[in-house]
Amino acid sequence: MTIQINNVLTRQKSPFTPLEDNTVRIYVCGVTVYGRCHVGHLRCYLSFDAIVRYFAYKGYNVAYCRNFTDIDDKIIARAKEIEAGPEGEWRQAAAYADYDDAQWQTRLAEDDVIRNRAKADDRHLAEVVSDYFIDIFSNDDFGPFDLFPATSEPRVSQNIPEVIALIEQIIDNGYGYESCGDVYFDVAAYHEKTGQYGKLSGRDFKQMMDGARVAPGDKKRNAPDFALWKSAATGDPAWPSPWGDGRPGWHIECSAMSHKELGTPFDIHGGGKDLIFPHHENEIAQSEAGLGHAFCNTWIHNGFVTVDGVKMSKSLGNFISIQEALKMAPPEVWRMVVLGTHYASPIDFSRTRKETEGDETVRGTIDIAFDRVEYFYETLKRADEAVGADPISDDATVLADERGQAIIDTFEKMMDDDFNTARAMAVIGESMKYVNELCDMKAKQIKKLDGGKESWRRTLQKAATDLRVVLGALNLCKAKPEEALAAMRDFSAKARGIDAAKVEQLMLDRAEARKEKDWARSDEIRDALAAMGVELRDGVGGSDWKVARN
RNA sequence: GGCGCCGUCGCCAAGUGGUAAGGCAGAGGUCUGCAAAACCUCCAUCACCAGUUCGAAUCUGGUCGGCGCCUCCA
Repeated sequence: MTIQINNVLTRQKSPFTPLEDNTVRIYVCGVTVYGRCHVGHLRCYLSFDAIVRYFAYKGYNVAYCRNFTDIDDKIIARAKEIEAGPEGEWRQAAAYADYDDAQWQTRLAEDDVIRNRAKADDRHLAEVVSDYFIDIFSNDDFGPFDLFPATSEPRVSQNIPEVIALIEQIIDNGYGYESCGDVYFDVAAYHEKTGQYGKLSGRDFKQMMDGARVAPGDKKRNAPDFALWKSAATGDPAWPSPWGDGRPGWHIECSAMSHKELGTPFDIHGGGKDLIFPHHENEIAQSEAGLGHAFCNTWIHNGFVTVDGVKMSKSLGNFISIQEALKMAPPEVWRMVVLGTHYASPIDFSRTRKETEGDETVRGTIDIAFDRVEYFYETLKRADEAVGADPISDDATVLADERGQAIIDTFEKMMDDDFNTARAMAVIGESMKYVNELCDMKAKQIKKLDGGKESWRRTLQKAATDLRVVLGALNLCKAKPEEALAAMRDFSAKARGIDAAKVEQLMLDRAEARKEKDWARSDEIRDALAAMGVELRDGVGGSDWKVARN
C-alpha cells in the first residue's frame, strides 16, 4: 500500500510518491536557538520522528534535514540582555513579569555561563547564545529521546554564501529590491506574475494589500513584503554582502538550506501549524521566485500542545520546558503521549487532578500514557515467559484470530493513512489484550485449542515478535521488559519518595505472614504499603509491587 | 476586521458519504485467602437548526460556542 498524506498545500489526502526513486527527502523547520525548548517543540520533533521512522520502516531511504536558525532578532535580543547584565532594565519587560525566584536563578546562571564563554573565546555574545542552546537542544533536551538521526542539521550562520546567492537570484529574476541596505521580497511583483502568493495559507493577496498600509518611514514598498536581508545595526552580528554588512532575514535560511541539503523540488516540508503563515508561505514564494521551479510537493504541519485549551508558547509563558517534562515522565512515556494523538490534532496537556465538583479523580494525559507503556511492557514480558526458551515444534501453527495474525498488516494500514499513530496504538492495544487473554488461559483450556500447547506458544511467539516489530518501527518498547519496568518503577518511586528497601522488607514480612496464612497480618502490611503509595500484586511465583498511580 | 481550524460518551481521542476505533473513569462478572493485575460483558447517533442524498458525525447554508494565524512562535 502506498502512504496517503494529507497535503496542506492541496488540502487533499493523496498517495505519496517520492520524486526520486526510493528516497524521501524531508525538511522540518527546526528551532530558533535563543532559549530552552518546551513540550510544544517536543511534540513537533516526536511527531515527525514517527513519520520519518515509518518511511524508513517501509523501506525508503530517508534524507531528513532539520535546521537550526542561529541568526535571529531574538538571539540578538538575548545577547543584549546578557550584555546589560543582571541589573539591566530588560528585567522589567512584560515577558519576565511571571518569573519566580527559581526561574531567575536559572536564567541568570545561564547568562553568566554564556557571558564568560564569550569573554574567554572572544566571540560575539549572540554567537555564543546560539551555540549554547544548540548544545542544550542536542544533549539536555532531545538527547534522552533517541530521535531518528537527521541526515543533516544545517545552521544559517554556516550557509551565508548560499543565502546571498539565492537573494541575488531573486533580485535578478525581478522579485527582490534593495532599500537602504535591506533587501526585500517584492510580494506584489511575484503575485502579479505567478498568482501564487497565499496558496499555502489560503490567504487572498488583494486583501492583504488592502488590509495593511506601509508605515511612514518603512523601507518596504508594500506591507506584505518581507526582508531577505537586514542591514546590521552597530554591534549586531554581521556578514558582508553586496548590499553591505548585514544578516539574513527570517524565512530565507530555510529556502537556501533545504535547496542545498536536499535539492529542489523535494518531497516533504514540515513544521508546526503556526509556521504556515508567514514563514512557509514566504519560503515557497521566495524559493520559487529565485529557483524558477517548484519548491516542495507535500506540506504537513503538526498541531499544538495546549494547556487548558490555549496554545503553549514562549510568549504566553504557559509552557512546560522539556527539562520539567522529563521530571514528570520518562522519554518513552512522552513518546506515547504524542503517538496517542494524530500529528495534526492538538494535544491538550493535563495532569491528574481532582474534579472541582465531587471527588472524582480525572487522570491526566501523562499518567495514562505512563500506564499504557507499562501495560505494553508487562504484556510483552508475560508473552516471553509463556513462550519460554524451549524450541517450538515445527508443525505448530498460529491460532486463527485476527488480533494475533494481522498485527503487522493492520498497523501498516493505519499508518499508511496519513500516519495515524492514534489508530495504530489502538490496534496494538487490542493485540496486547489478546496476548493477555492467551496468557490467562489454564492448562486445560490450552490443551483444547486447535493444535494444543505448541500452537498456543507459536501464537504468542508470533504476536510478541510482531508487536515488537510495529512498536519498534515507532521506537517504542525496544528495551527488555524487565529492565524497562524496573526503571519505570524506580522513576515513580523516586518521584513519590518511596523507600524501595523498606518496601522490600515489608514484602518479606508479608510473605512470611501469608505462608502461615495469617491473613490479618498480611492485610495489615498491605494497607501499610498502600499508605506509602505502593500497590501489591500476588502471583504464583511470589509477590511483586508497583507504585500506585493516582 | 481578514483568513483558517474545531465542537464526537463524565474525561481523552479516532473516524471526510454507508450506518459511531481505542484509552481513562464507571457498573457487573471470571480469577484470588481477600485484593491488585489480567481477561469478559455493559456504557454515545456525533453543539444546534435547515438543506443535498437511497443514505451524513462526515457535503451545503445558517446559529451558538471554542481556538489558531494575521507581530515572534513547533
